[in-house]
Amino acid sequence: MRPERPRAVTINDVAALAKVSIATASKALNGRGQVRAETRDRVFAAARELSFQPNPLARSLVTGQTRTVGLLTSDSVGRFGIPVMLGAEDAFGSGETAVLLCDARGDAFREQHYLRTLLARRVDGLIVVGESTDPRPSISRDLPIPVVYAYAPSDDPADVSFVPDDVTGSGDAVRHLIALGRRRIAHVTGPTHYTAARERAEGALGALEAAGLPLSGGQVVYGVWSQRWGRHAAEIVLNADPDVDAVFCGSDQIAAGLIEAARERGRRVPDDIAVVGYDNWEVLSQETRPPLTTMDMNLELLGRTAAQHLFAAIEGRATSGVHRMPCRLVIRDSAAPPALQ
Amino acid sequence: MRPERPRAVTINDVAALAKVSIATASKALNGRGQVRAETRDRVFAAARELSFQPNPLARSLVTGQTRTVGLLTSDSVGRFGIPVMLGAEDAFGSGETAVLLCDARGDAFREQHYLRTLLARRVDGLIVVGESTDPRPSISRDLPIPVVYAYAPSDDPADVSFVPDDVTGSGDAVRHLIALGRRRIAHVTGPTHYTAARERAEGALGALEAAGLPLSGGQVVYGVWSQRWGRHAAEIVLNADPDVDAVFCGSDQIAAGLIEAARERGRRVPDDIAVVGYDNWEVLSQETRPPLTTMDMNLELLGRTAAQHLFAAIEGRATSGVHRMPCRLVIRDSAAPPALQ
DNA sequence: CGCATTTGCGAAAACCTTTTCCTTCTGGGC
DNA sequence: GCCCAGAAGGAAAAGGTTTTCGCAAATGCG
Repeated sequence: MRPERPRAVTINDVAALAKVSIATASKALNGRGQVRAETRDRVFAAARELSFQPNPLARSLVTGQTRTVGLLTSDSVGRFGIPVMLGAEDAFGSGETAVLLCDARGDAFREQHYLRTLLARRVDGLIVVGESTDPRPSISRDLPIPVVYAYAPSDDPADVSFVPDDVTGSGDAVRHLIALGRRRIAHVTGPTHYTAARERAEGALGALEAAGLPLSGGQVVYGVWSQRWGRHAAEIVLNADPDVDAVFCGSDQIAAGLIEAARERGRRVPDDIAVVGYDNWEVLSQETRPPLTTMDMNLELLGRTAAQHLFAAIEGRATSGVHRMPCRLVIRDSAAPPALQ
Repeated sequence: MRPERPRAVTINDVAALAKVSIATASKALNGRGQVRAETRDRVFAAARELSFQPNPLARSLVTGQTRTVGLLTSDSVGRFGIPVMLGAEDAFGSGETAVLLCDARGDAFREQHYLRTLLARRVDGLIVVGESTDPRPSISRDLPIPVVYAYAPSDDPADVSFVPDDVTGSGDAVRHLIALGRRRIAHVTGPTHYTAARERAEGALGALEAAGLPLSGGQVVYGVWSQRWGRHAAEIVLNADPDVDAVFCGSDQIAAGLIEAARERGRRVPDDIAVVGYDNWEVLSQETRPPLTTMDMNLELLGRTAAQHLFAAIEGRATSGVHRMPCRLVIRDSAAPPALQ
């Protein structure tokens, strides 16, 4: 048999050692009520001597606050949810709030199940992190606790969501290419049914239009989010406009494939064609030849920010609406100003 | 202000509605004690009508079990810890046990902090998942709760750890190459100071020796875990033995780089050189040209198994020692029997 | 000095459930 | 008819903390 867990030290022991009542001990330790400085010190000394740790279950039972939040991820095998999740965990972990991890794996039924158990466990709040930036169904309706959405926004505008600002990010990427002197810029990206693909195209086209430049090839080259597609798209882009001098890609995978194929067709990157990716997925962006200039969505920061807003909401200062968080261009050799090349 | 949370329905309400005492209600709901079938049904009906959910805090306070385990990851930004973590979460989530996520980010001090808060929260057990297969310091000493280690084993043999069986896995990889008729097999891998690199080399050399074959190039080519190194290693391997007909790589990243460089030097994969990787990191292994035959460590299963053993330990059936979990060869075109090519 | 106010502290309730007795009741055996 | 066993259910304690309320002492004010 497992050895009996030693009886934990309770506030009773502390009170006895400090020769006060448990009420006074509690007040002293929590800085509440009226308690003389000398008494308070005695209580603290006793608590330290016994290395007292208040039982959070008992505390929660009476206060109704568990200092626990649920982290509900819809599909965390994907690589975008993870950093968001970790950022959120970091924000909570530095406080005294613990994180209950639930991975629904994209299954709405499982999500409901987790939601119920989280509510049964009386979590103080909920953070829902999605796998893509497509809006997802709200779960906040009739919930007695606050919820924030990260990466994938809620479809209910009354909720509060944090998503990367892909439109501005893509605009910045294209403006960077323009600033480098490129004038024939193409855009290769993923499937149209992804919000991310549409918004990135929107940002790219907006920046081109503002600069009075046409899109090389005349239209956005939609496809899938894979390296293989990037290789194939290289042909399309080069055939459509042999003089193309830059490609903005909707993902690093696409960019990696495109760079590879362009090399094989004898185009030098970045001399002949500058390439900018999206995601800053370092395992790819640092391994392409040359290393990839790419847009980083600051996902950890996004997760942390979402967590902080959840805190605020738990304390009664709720916000709402979709907040777009800035992205950051990471400049490497595939599209760099001359000084850096 | 946030609306007051509606007073939750308690077992008192259920008991009142069923016209029994709370003791009887509790016994009926938990199937304990002597309760007439008719009474039990009445209690259940009342509970369902009020949609009663027992307060887990109150329950834990009296039973001493929180139905909660801590998941302590040392560095989950890495890609190996994640699947293990998800596998564990899955195993717990399907029961009634919740998972408290703590990411220590490789910081021993932070790990100690999390350990303290988890103990303060009275978790029933702990699962420690590491980032590499190198042994890590045990934290089980003097802990009142069971601990299992996943991916990174504990350095204390009295603990229980679950790690991939890299020696056998690598042996299988090389035996697969031998079965394909390859006779000049090289091995390129990561840094010697990684247990993973050493064990994989050990398994590969053992399989070669058993088959009476020499190692192409005469020695294991140690380096780093990157695609760039894989490209560089291709030169080394081809220079050392221009007739090399297979390379077993210690990671998919190395394999991806090696395939790329071999292509550029005019070697056909798999006709001239068969390549086997390790990890089955699908974003790479499916995108190489040709797709990569590689060893999958079944990390989710590993995490699930570790979680199940933690359950057993919580119930008093503890085990110990390092358990090596089997790996599984995923055959794709880079090293396939003729029928599949 | 007398009264009102503040300060310091303790008793007890409250949070919600499980579990340990204890009582009552039912039926069977003699 | 009596006794006993077992079944059914209830009262109350236990688990550890916070918080309310009340009491007594100390202090301030006139």
